[in-house]
Amino acid sequence: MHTRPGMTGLAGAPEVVIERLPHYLRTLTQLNNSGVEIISSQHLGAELQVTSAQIRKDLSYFGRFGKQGRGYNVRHLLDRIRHILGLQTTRNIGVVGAGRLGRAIIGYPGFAPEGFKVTCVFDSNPRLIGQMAGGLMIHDMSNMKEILSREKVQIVILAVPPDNAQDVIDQVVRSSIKVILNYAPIAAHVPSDVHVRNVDPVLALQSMAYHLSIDS
Amino acid sequence: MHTRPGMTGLAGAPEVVIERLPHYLRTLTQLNNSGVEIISSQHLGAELQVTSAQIRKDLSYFGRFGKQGRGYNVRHLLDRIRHILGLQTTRNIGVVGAGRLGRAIIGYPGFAPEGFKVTCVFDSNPRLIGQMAGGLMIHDMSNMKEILSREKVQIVILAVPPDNAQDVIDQVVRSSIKVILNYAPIAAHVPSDVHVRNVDPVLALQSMAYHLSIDS
DNA sequence: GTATGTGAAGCACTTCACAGCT
DNA sequence: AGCTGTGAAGTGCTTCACATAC
Repeated sequence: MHTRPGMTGLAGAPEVVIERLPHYLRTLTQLNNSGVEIISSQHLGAELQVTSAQIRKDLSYFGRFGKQGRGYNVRHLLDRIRHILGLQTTRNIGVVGAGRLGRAIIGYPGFAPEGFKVTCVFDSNPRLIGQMAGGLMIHDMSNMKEILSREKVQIVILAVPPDNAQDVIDQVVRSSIKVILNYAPIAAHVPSDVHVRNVDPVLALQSMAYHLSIDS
Repeated sequence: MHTRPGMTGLAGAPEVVIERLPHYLRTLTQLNNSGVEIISSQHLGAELQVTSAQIRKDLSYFGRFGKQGRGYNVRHLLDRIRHILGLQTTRNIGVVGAGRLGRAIIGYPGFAPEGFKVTCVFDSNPRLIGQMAGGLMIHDMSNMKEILSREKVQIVILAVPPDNAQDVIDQVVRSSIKVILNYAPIAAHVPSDVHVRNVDPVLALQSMAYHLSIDS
Protein backbone atom coordinates (compact mmCIF):
# COMPACT_ATOMS: atom_id res chain seq x y z
CA MET A 1 0.00 0.00 0.00
CA HIS A 2 2.87 2.30 0.81
CA THR A 3 6.20 3.18 -0.57
CA ARG A 4 8.87 2.04 1.82
CA PRO A 5 10.03 4.49 4.52
CA GLY A 6 12.85 6.82 3.69
CA MET A 7 16.27 5.44 4.37
CA THR A 8 17.74 8.49 5.94
CA GLY A 9 21.36 7.73 6.75
CA LEU A 10 23.90 8.34 4.01
CA ALA A 11 22.03 6.46 1.34
CA GLY A 12 19.56 8.10 -1.02
CA ALA A 13 16.85 10.63 -0.43
CA PRO A 14 13.60 9.52 1.20
CA GLU A 15 10.95 8.34 -1.21
CA VAL A 16 8.69 11.31 -0.38
CA VAL A 17 11.38 13.58 -1.74
CA ILE A 18 11.63 11.59 -4.96
CA GLU A 19 7.88 11.92 -5.32
CA ARG A 20 8.04 15.68 -5.00
CA LEU A 21 10.71 16.21 -7.63
CA PRO A 22 8.31 15.70 -10.57
CA HIS A 23 6.09 18.41 -9.09
CA TYR A 24 9.03 20.77 -8.93
CA LEU A 25 9.90 19.83 -12.49
CA ARG A 26 6.43 20.58 -13.73
CA THR A 27 6.22 23.99 -12.12
CA LEU A 28 9.75 24.90 -13.18
CA THR A 29 8.84 23.99 -16.75
CA GLN A 30 5.86 26.32 -16.60
CA LEU A 31 8.03 29.10 -15.17
CA ASN A 32 10.61 28.53 -17.84
CA ASN A 33 7.96 28.72 -20.54
CA SER A 34 6.83 32.00 -19.02
CA GLY A 35 10.32 33.39 -19.42
CA VAL A 36 11.31 33.29 -15.74
CA GLU A 37 15.07 32.82 -15.48
CA ILE A 38 15.78 32.99 -11.76
CA ILE A 39 13.54 31.92 -8.89
CA SER A 40 13.95 31.75 -5.13
CA SER A 41 12.81 28.82 -3.04
CA GLN A 42 10.33 31.27 -1.53
CA HIS A 43 8.60 32.01 -4.81
CA LEU A 44 8.80 28.46 -6.11
CA GLY A 45 7.26 27.34 -2.84
CA ALA A 46 4.41 29.78 -3.27
CA GLU A 47 3.59 28.27 -6.67
CA LEU A 48 3.80 24.72 -5.35
CA GLN A 49 2.23 25.41 -1.98
CA VAL A 50 5.22 24.00 -0.20
CA THR A 51 7.51 25.76 2.28
CA SER A 52 10.72 27.22 0.95
CA ALA A 53 12.63 25.19 3.52
CA GLN A 54 11.22 21.99 2.13
CA ILE A 55 12.36 22.80 -1.36
CA ARG A 56 15.86 23.70 -0.21
CA LYS A 57 16.08 20.61 1.97
CA ASP A 58 14.80 18.34 -0.78
CA LEU A 59 17.31 19.66 -3.28
CA SER A 60 20.12 19.41 -0.75
CA TYR A 61 19.90 15.62 -0.90
CA PHE A 62 21.27 15.80 -4.43
CA GLY A 63 23.62 18.76 -4.45
CA ARG A 64 23.84 22.52 -4.30
CA PHE A 65 22.01 24.04 -7.19
CA GLY A 66 21.31 27.59 -6.04
CA LYS A 67 23.26 30.78 -5.68
CA GLN A 68 23.11 32.42 -2.28
CA GLY A 69 21.60 35.84 -2.37
CA ARG A 70 20.08 35.15 -5.78
CA GLY A 71 18.10 31.93 -6.01
CA TYR A 72 17.97 29.16 -8.59
CA ASN A 73 18.51 29.42 -12.32
CA VAL A 74 15.32 27.87 -13.65
CA ARG A 75 16.83 26.24 -16.73
CA HIS A 76 19.74 24.83 -14.78
CA LEU A 77 17.55 23.46 -12.01
CA LEU A 78 15.25 21.89 -14.58
CA ASP A 79 18.20 20.09 -16.14
CA ARG A 80 19.49 18.90 -12.80
CA ILE A 81 16.17 17.51 -11.67
CA ARG A 82 15.67 15.79 -15.02
CA HIS A 83 19.03 14.12 -14.55
CA ILE A 84 18.34 13.14 -10.97
CA LEU A 85 15.14 11.44 -12.05
CA GLY A 86 16.80 9.81 -15.04
CA LEU A 87 14.61 11.57 -17.54
CA GLN A 88 17.31 12.20 -20.14
CA THR A 89 16.48 8.91 -21.84
CA THR A 90 13.24 7.99 -23.49
CA ARG A 91 11.63 5.07 -21.67
CA ASN A 92 9.61 2.42 -23.44
CA ILE A 93 6.36 1.28 -21.92
CA GLY A 94 4.34 -1.88 -22.35
CA VAL A 95 0.61 -1.67 -21.73
CA VAL A 96 -1.08 -4.81 -20.47
CA GLY A 97 -4.81 -4.81 -21.08
CA ALA A 98 -6.30 -3.51 -24.33
CA GLY A 99 -9.82 -2.91 -23.11
CA ARG A 100 -11.49 0.43 -22.82
CA LEU A 101 -9.03 1.78 -20.27
CA GLY A 102 -5.95 0.27 -21.89
CA ARG A 103 -6.81 1.85 -25.22
CA ALA A 104 -7.38 5.22 -23.56
CA ILE A 105 -3.92 4.93 -22.02
CA ILE A 106 -2.32 3.94 -25.32
CA GLY A 107 -3.91 6.94 -26.98
CA TYR A 108 -3.07 9.37 -24.19
CA PRO A 109 -1.00 12.17 -25.70
CA GLY A 110 0.58 13.24 -22.40
CA PHE A 111 3.28 10.57 -22.22
CA ALA A 112 5.33 11.21 -25.35
CA PRO A 113 6.28 14.83 -24.58
CA GLU A 114 7.73 13.62 -21.29
CA GLY A 115 9.80 10.89 -22.87
CA PHE A 116 7.53 7.93 -22.22
CA LYS A 117 6.63 5.88 -25.28
CA VAL A 118 4.16 3.01 -25.43
CA THR A 119 5.81 0.47 -27.69
CA CYS A 120 3.78 -2.67 -27.14
CA VAL A 121 0.41 -3.87 -25.98
CA PHE A 122 -0.81 -7.16 -24.54
CA ASP A 123 -4.13 -8.76 -23.81
CA SER A 124 -5.29 -12.22 -22.91
CA ASN A 125 -8.57 -12.00 -24.80
CA PRO A 126 -8.27 -14.04 -28.03
CA ARG A 127 -10.77 -11.72 -29.72
CA LEU A 128 -8.41 -8.76 -29.29
CA ILE A 129 -5.10 -10.45 -30.06
CA GLY A 130 -3.85 -9.53 -33.50
CA GLN A 131 -6.02 -6.43 -33.67
CA MET A 132 -4.54 -2.94 -33.67
CA ALA A 133 -4.69 -0.38 -30.88
CA GLY A 134 -3.13 3.04 -31.29
CA GLY A 135 -1.01 1.82 -34.17
CA LEU A 136 0.29 -1.18 -32.24
CA MET A 137 -0.63 -4.81 -32.68
CA ILE A 138 -2.11 -6.44 -29.62
CA HIS A 139 0.04 -9.35 -28.49
CA ASP A 140 -0.82 -12.53 -26.73
CA MET A 141 0.45 -12.56 -23.17
CA SER A 142 2.23 -15.87 -23.52
CA ASN A 143 5.40 -14.40 -24.98
CA MET A 144 5.35 -11.23 -22.91
CA LYS A 145 8.83 -11.62 -21.52
CA GLU A 146 10.46 -12.00 -24.93
CA ILE A 147 8.61 -9.08 -26.46
CA LEU A 148 9.27 -6.77 -23.51
CA SER A 149 12.95 -7.53 -23.63
CA ARG A 150 13.13 -7.24 -27.42
CA GLU A 151 11.34 -3.87 -27.26
CA LYS A 152 13.59 -2.76 -24.38
CA VAL A 153 10.58 -2.05 -22.22
CA GLN A 154 11.37 -1.09 -18.60
CA ILE A 155 7.93 0.08 -17.51
CA VAL A 156 4.59 -1.70 -17.61
CA ILE A 157 1.24 -0.02 -17.28
CA LEU A 158 -1.40 -2.40 -16.02
CA ALA A 159 -4.98 -1.90 -17.16
CA VAL A 160 -6.68 -5.22 -16.58
CA PRO A 161 -9.80 -6.18 -14.62
CA PRO A 162 -9.22 -6.83 -10.93
CA ASP A 163 -10.00 -10.54 -11.00
CA ASN A 164 -6.80 -11.75 -12.58
CA ALA A 165 -4.74 -8.61 -11.96
CA GLN A 166 -2.43 -10.24 -9.43
CA ASP A 167 -1.70 -13.11 -11.82
CA VAL A 168 -0.83 -10.61 -14.51
CA ILE A 169 1.39 -8.71 -12.07
CA ASP A 170 3.16 -11.96 -11.24
CA GLN A 171 3.80 -12.54 -14.92
CA VAL A 172 5.05 -8.99 -15.39
CA VAL A 173 7.40 -9.44 -12.43
CA ARG A 174 8.64 -12.70 -13.90
CA SER A 175 9.40 -10.74 -17.05
CA SER A 176 12.00 -8.81 -14.98
CA ILE A 177 10.03 -5.56 -15.04
CA LYS A 178 10.90 -3.36 -12.05
CA VAL A 179 8.48 -0.47 -12.53
CA ILE A 180 4.71 -0.82 -12.74
CA LEU A 181 2.00 1.79 -13.02
CA ASN A 182 -1.08 -0.02 -11.80
CA TYR A 183 -4.57 1.05 -12.84
CA ALA A 184 -6.15 -2.15 -11.55
CA PRO A 185 -8.07 -1.68 -8.29
CA ILE A 186 -6.07 -4.14 -6.22
CA ALA A 187 -3.29 -4.02 -3.63
CA ALA A 188 -0.57 -5.48 -5.83
CA HIS A 189 1.89 -7.87 -4.21
CA VAL A 190 5.39 -7.53 -5.62
CA PRO A 191 8.95 -8.25 -4.48
CA SER A 192 10.70 -5.37 -2.73
CA ASP A 193 12.82 -4.49 -5.74
CA VAL A 194 9.77 -3.80 -7.87
CA HIS A 195 8.22 -0.33 -7.70
CA VAL A 196 4.49 0.12 -8.06
CA ARG A 197 2.41 3.27 -8.12
CA ASN A 198 -1.33 3.08 -8.25
CA VAL A 199 -3.82 5.19 -10.13
CA ASP A 200 -7.32 4.82 -8.78
CA PRO A 201 -9.76 7.71 -9.02
CA VAL A 202 -12.36 5.79 -7.03
CA LEU A 203 -10.13 5.65 -3.95
CA ALA A 204 -9.50 9.38 -4.29
CA LEU A 205 -13.22 10.09 -4.48
CA GLN A 206 -13.98 7.82 -1.54
CA SER A 207 -11.47 9.52 0.72
CA MET A 208 -12.78 12.95 -0.25
CA ALA A 209 -16.35 11.83 0.36
CA TYR A 210 -15.39 11.80 4.03
CA HIS A 211 -15.05 15.58 3.92
CA LEU A 212 -18.45 15.94 2.32
CA SER A 213 -20.04 14.20 5.26
CA ILE A 214 -18.16 15.86 8.13
CA ASP A 215 -17.44 19.39 6.91
CA SER A 216 -20.22 21.78 5.99
CA MET B 1 0.75 19.89 -3.23
CA HIS B 2 -0.04 18.11 -0.02
CA THR B 3 -2.99 17.38 2.07
CA ARG B 4 -2.79 19.33 5.29
CA PRO B 5 -1.06 17.74 8.28
CA GLY B 6 -3.12 15.64 10.63
CA MET B 7 -4.79 17.52 13.40
CA THR B 8 -4.02 15.13 16.16
CA GLY B 9 -5.66 16.43 19.36
CA LEU B 10 -9.23 15.46 19.93
CA ALA B 11 -10.53 16.43 16.52
CA GLY B 12 -10.74 14.01 13.62
CA ALA B 13 -8.35 11.41 12.37
CA PRO B 14 -5.25 12.49 10.42
CA GLU B 15 -5.74 12.79 6.71
CA VAL B 16 -3.40 9.85 6.04
CA VAL B 17 -5.80 7.64 7.94
CA ILE B 18 -8.74 8.86 5.88
CA GLU B 19 -6.79 8.05 2.76
CA ARG B 20 -6.18 4.49 3.92
CA LEU B 21 -9.80 3.68 4.71
CA PRO B 22 -10.78 3.25 1.05
CA HIS B 23 -7.97 0.72 0.69
CA TYR B 24 -9.31 -1.20 3.66
CA LEU B 25 -12.76 -1.00 2.17
CA ARG B 26 -11.63 -2.39 -1.14
CA THR B 27 -9.82 -5.35 0.36
CA LEU B 28 -12.63 -6.09 2.80
CA THR B 29 -15.05 -6.10 -0.13
CA GLN B 30 -12.92 -8.68 -1.89
CA LEU B 31 -12.71 -10.78 1.26
CA ASN B 32 -16.45 -10.54 1.72
CA ASN B 33 -17.01 -11.64 -1.88
CA SER B 34 -14.74 -14.60 -1.21
CA GLY B 35 -16.94 -15.63 1.68
CA VAL B 36 -14.60 -14.61 4.49
CA GLU B 37 -16.65 -13.67 7.54
CA ILE B 38 -14.07 -12.90 10.21
CA ILE B 39 -10.60 -11.47 9.77
CA SER B 40 -7.85 -10.41 12.16
CA SER B 41 -5.87 -7.20 11.75
CA GLN B 42 -2.92 -9.50 11.17
CA HIS B 43 -4.43 -11.17 8.13
CA LEU B 44 -6.01 -8.01 6.75
CA GLY B 45 -2.62 -6.35 7.08
CA ALA B 46 -1.00 -9.15 5.13
CA GLU B 47 -3.41 -8.56 2.25
CA LEU B 48 -2.89 -4.82 2.33
CA GLN B 49 0.81 -4.89 3.10
CA VAL B 50 0.30 -2.78 6.18
CA THR B 51 1.14 -3.65 9.79
CA SER B 52 -1.64 -4.99 11.94
CA ALA B 53 -0.95 -2.22 14.46
CA GLN B 54 -1.61 0.40 11.82
CA ILE B 55 -4.97 -1.06 10.98
CA ARG B 56 -6.01 -1.26 14.63
CA LYS B 57 -4.76 2.25 15.34
CA ASP B 58 -6.49 3.67 12.27
CA LEU B 59 -9.79 2.09 13.18
CA SER B 60 -9.46 3.22 16.79
CA TYR B 61 -9.92 6.84 15.67
CA PHE B 62 -13.51 5.99 14.86
CA GLY B 63 -14.57 3.41 17.37
CA ARG B 64 -14.12 -0.18 18.47
CA PHE B 65 -15.17 -2.52 15.75
CA GLY B 66 -13.43 -5.77 16.64
CA LYS B 67 -13.87 -8.58 19.10
CA GLN B 68 -10.87 -9.43 21.22
CA GLY B 69 -9.66 -12.94 20.72
CA ARG B 70 -11.56 -13.16 17.46
CA GLY B 71 -10.99 -10.31 15.04
CA TYR B 72 -13.30 -8.25 12.88
CA ASN B 73 -16.56 -9.25 11.28
CA VAL B 74 -15.93 -8.44 7.65
CA ARG B 75 -19.49 -7.41 6.79
CA HIS B 76 -19.81 -5.26 9.87
CA LEU B 77 -16.47 -3.54 9.36
CA LEU B 78 -17.37 -2.87 5.74
CA ASP B 79 -20.54 -1.14 6.83
CA ARG B 80 -18.79 0.91 9.46
CA ILE B 81 -16.07 2.14 7.10
CA ARG B 82 -18.67 2.99 4.46
CA HIS B 83 -20.48 5.09 7.03
CA ILE B 84 -17.32 6.78 8.25
CA LEU B 85 -16.49 7.81 4.70
CA GLY B 86 -20.04 8.91 4.01
CA LEU B 87 -20.57 6.37 1.25
CA GLN B 88 -24.16 5.49 2.09
CA THR B 89 -25.41 8.21 -0.24
CA THR B 90 -24.93 8.36 -3.97
CA ARG B 91 -22.86 11.42 -4.91
CA ASN B 92 -23.39 13.35 -8.09
CA ILE B 93 -20.39 14.43 -10.10
CA GLY B 94 -19.91 17.16 -12.65
CA VAL B 95 -17.19 16.66 -15.24
CA VAL B 96 -15.54 19.78 -16.60
CA GLY B 97 -13.84 19.23 -19.93
CA ALA B 98 -15.39 17.07 -22.62
CA GLY B 99 -12.27 16.38 -24.63
CA ARG B 100 -10.66 12.99 -25.04
CA LEU B 101 -9.93 12.55 -21.36
CA GLY B 102 -13.22 14.00 -20.14
CA ARG B 103 -15.18 11.62 -22.32
CA ALA B 104 -13.13 8.67 -21.11
CA ILE B 105 -13.98 9.68 -17.55
CA ILE B 106 -17.67 10.09 -18.34
CA GLY B 107 -17.72 6.64 -19.86
CA TYR B 108 -15.70 5.01 -17.08
CA PRO B 109 -17.79 2.20 -15.65
CA GLY B 110 -15.99 2.08 -12.30
CA PHE B 111 -17.73 5.01 -10.64
CA ALA B 112 -21.37 3.93 -10.62
CA PRO B 113 -20.91 0.69 -8.62
CA GLU B 114 -19.26 2.77 -5.88
CA GLY B 115 -22.07 5.30 -5.73
CA PHE B 116 -20.55 8.06 -7.85
CA LYS B 117 -22.70 9.25 -10.73
CA VAL B 118 -21.70 11.71 -13.43
CA THR B 119 -24.77 13.86 -13.94
CA CYS B 120 -23.50 16.82 -15.95
CA VAL B 121 -20.72 17.83 -18.28
CA PHE B 122 -19.23 21.19 -19.18
CA ASP B 123 -16.86 22.54 -21.78
CA SER B 124 -15.86 25.95 -22.98
CA ASN B 125 -15.40 24.93 -26.60
CA PRO B 126 -18.41 26.21 -28.62
CA ARG B 127 -18.03 23.31 -31.05
CA LEU B 128 -18.72 20.82 -28.26
CA ILE B 129 -21.48 22.64 -26.42
CA GLY B 130 -24.86 21.13 -27.13
CA GLN B 131 -23.35 17.85 -28.28
CA MET B 132 -23.83 14.65 -26.31
CA ALA B 133 -21.21 12.75 -24.31
CA GLY B 134 -22.08 9.53 -22.55
CA GLY B 135 -25.78 10.31 -22.72
CA LEU B 136 -25.33 13.80 -21.26
CA MET B 137 -25.58 17.11 -23.06
CA ILE B 138 -22.43 19.20 -22.88
CA HIS B 139 -23.14 22.52 -21.18
CA ASP B 140 -21.59 25.90 -21.61
CA MET B 141 -19.50 26.87 -18.60
CA SER B 142 -21.20 30.20 -18.12
CA ASN B 143 -24.08 28.81 -16.08
CA MET B 144 -22.02 26.19 -14.26
CA LYS B 145 -23.00 27.29 -10.78
CA GLU B 146 -26.75 27.09 -11.46
CA ILE B 147 -26.54 23.71 -13.15
CA LEU B 148 -24.31 22.21 -10.45
CA SER B 149 -26.68 23.34 -7.76
CA ARG B 150 -29.79 22.23 -9.65
CA GLU B 151 -28.22 18.80 -10.24
CA LYS B 152 -27.09 18.61 -6.59
CA VAL B 153 -23.49 18.06 -7.62
CA GLN B 154 -20.97 18.02 -4.77
CA ILE B 155 -17.93 16.75 -6.64
CA VAL B 156 -16.25 18.07 -9.77
CA ILE B 157 -13.81 16.14 -11.89
CA LEU B 158 -11.53 18.42 -13.83
CA ALA B 159 -10.27 17.27 -17.22
CA VAL B 160 -9.18 20.42 -19.00
CA PRO B 161 -5.87 21.42 -20.62
CA PRO B 162 -3.33 22.95 -18.23
CA ASP B 163 -3.36 26.44 -19.73
CA ASN B 164 -6.65 27.63 -18.34
CA ALA B 165 -7.00 24.96 -15.63
CA GLN B 166 -6.53 27.37 -12.74
CA ASP B 167 -9.20 29.68 -14.13
CA VAL B 168 -11.58 26.78 -14.37
CA ILE B 169 -10.72 25.74 -10.81
CA ASP B 170 -11.49 29.26 -9.66
CA GLN B 171 -14.86 29.08 -11.34
CA VAL B 172 -15.56 25.67 -9.80
CA VAL B 173 -14.64 27.04 -6.38
CA ARG B 174 -16.91 30.03 -6.95
CA SER B 175 -19.66 27.50 -7.63
CA SER B 176 -19.32 26.40 -3.98
CA ILE B 177 -17.83 23.02 -4.85
CA LYS B 178 -15.70 21.64 -2.00
CA VAL B 179 -14.33 18.47 -3.56
CA ILE B 180 -12.33 18.34 -6.78
CA LEU B 181 -10.63 15.44 -8.51
CA ASN B 182 -8.06 17.12 -10.69
CA TYR B 183 -6.70 15.43 -13.81
CA ALA B 184 -5.09 18.63 -15.09
CA PRO B 185 -1.30 18.68 -14.69
CA ILE B 186 -1.10 21.76 -12.50
CA ALA B 187 -0.67 22.56 -8.81
CA ALA B 188 -4.19 23.77 -8.18
CA HIS B 189 -4.63 26.74 -5.83
CA VAL B 190 -7.78 26.49 -3.76
CA PRO B 191 -9.05 27.86 -0.42
CA SER B 192 -8.37 25.66 2.57
CA ASP B 193 -11.94 24.39 2.80
CA VAL B 194 -11.75 22.88 -0.68
CA HIS B 195 -10.31 19.39 -1.04
CA VAL B 196 -8.34 18.43 -4.12
CA ARG B 197 -6.80 15.16 -5.12
CA ASN B 198 -4.71 14.87 -8.22
CA VAL B 199 -4.49 12.13 -10.79
CA ASP B 200 -1.39 12.39 -12.90
CA PRO B 201 0.18 9.25 -14.33
CA VAL B 202 3.09 11.24 -15.74
CA LEU B 203 4.21 12.33 -12.27
CA ALA B 204 3.99 8.73 -11.12
CA LEU B 205 6.12 7.56 -14.04
CA GLN B 206 8.67 10.31 -13.51
CA SER B 207 9.17 9.47 -9.86
CA MET B 208 9.56 5.78 -10.67
CA ALA B 209 12.04 6.59 -13.44
CA TYR B 210 14.40 7.55 -10.61
CA HIS B 211 14.54 3.92 -9.57
CA LEU B 212 15.33 2.81 -13.08
CA SER B 213 18.44 4.97 -13.11
CA ILE B 214 19.80 4.26 -9.63
CA ASP B 215 18.88 0.67 -8.85
CA SER B 216 20.77 -2.23 -10.39
C1' DG C 1 -4.78 -19.24 23.66
C1' DT C 2 -5.86 -15.46 20.57
C1' DA C 3 -6.65 -10.87 19.10
C1' DT C 4 -8.16 -6.09 20.07
C1' DG C 5 -7.40 -1.27 21.65
C1' DT C 6 -4.16 2.06 23.22
C1' DG C 7 -0.65 4.83 25.89
C1' DA C 8 4.16 5.19 25.28
C1' DA C 9 8.22 4.91 22.52
C1' DG C 10 10.36 5.28 18.22
C1' DC C 11 11.19 7.15 13.89
C1' DA C 12 10.98 9.91 9.74
C1' DC C 13 9.72 13.97 7.76
C1' DT C 14 9.17 19.04 8.16
C1' DT C 15 10.36 23.42 9.80
C1' DC C 16 13.37 26.49 12.13
C1' DA C 17 17.01 29.53 12.31
C1' DC C 18 21.33 31.05 11.22
C1' DA C 19 26.11 30.82 9.32
C1' DG C 20 27.92 31.74 5.02
C1' DC C 21 28.06 33.33 0.36
C1' DT C 22 26.92 36.83 -3.32
C1' DA D 1 20.39 43.21 1.69
C1' DG D 2 18.97 38.72 0.05
C1' DC D 3 18.91 33.86 -0.32
C1' DT D 4 20.96 29.26 0.01
C1' DG D 5 22.32 25.11 2.52
C1' DT D 6 22.02 22.62 6.77
C1' DG D 7 22.39 21.01 11.76
C1' DA D 8 19.12 21.10 15.28
C1' DA D 9 14.52 21.28 16.93
C1' DG D 10 9.86 20.18 16.32
C1' DT D 11 5.93 17.49 14.83
C1' DG D 12 3.16 13.85 13.59
C1' DC D 13 2.76 9.29 11.99
C1' DT D 14 4.04 4.39 12.88
C1' DT D 15 5.20 0.66 15.72
C1' DC D 16 5.63 -1.47 20.13
C1' DA D 17 4.02 -3.97 23.83
C1' DC D 18 0.78 -5.12 27.09
C1' DA D 19 -3.60 -4.77 29.77
C1' DT D 20 -8.02 -6.32 28.61
C1' DA D 21 -11.55 -9.13 26.69
C1' DC D 22 -13.38 -13.28 24.58
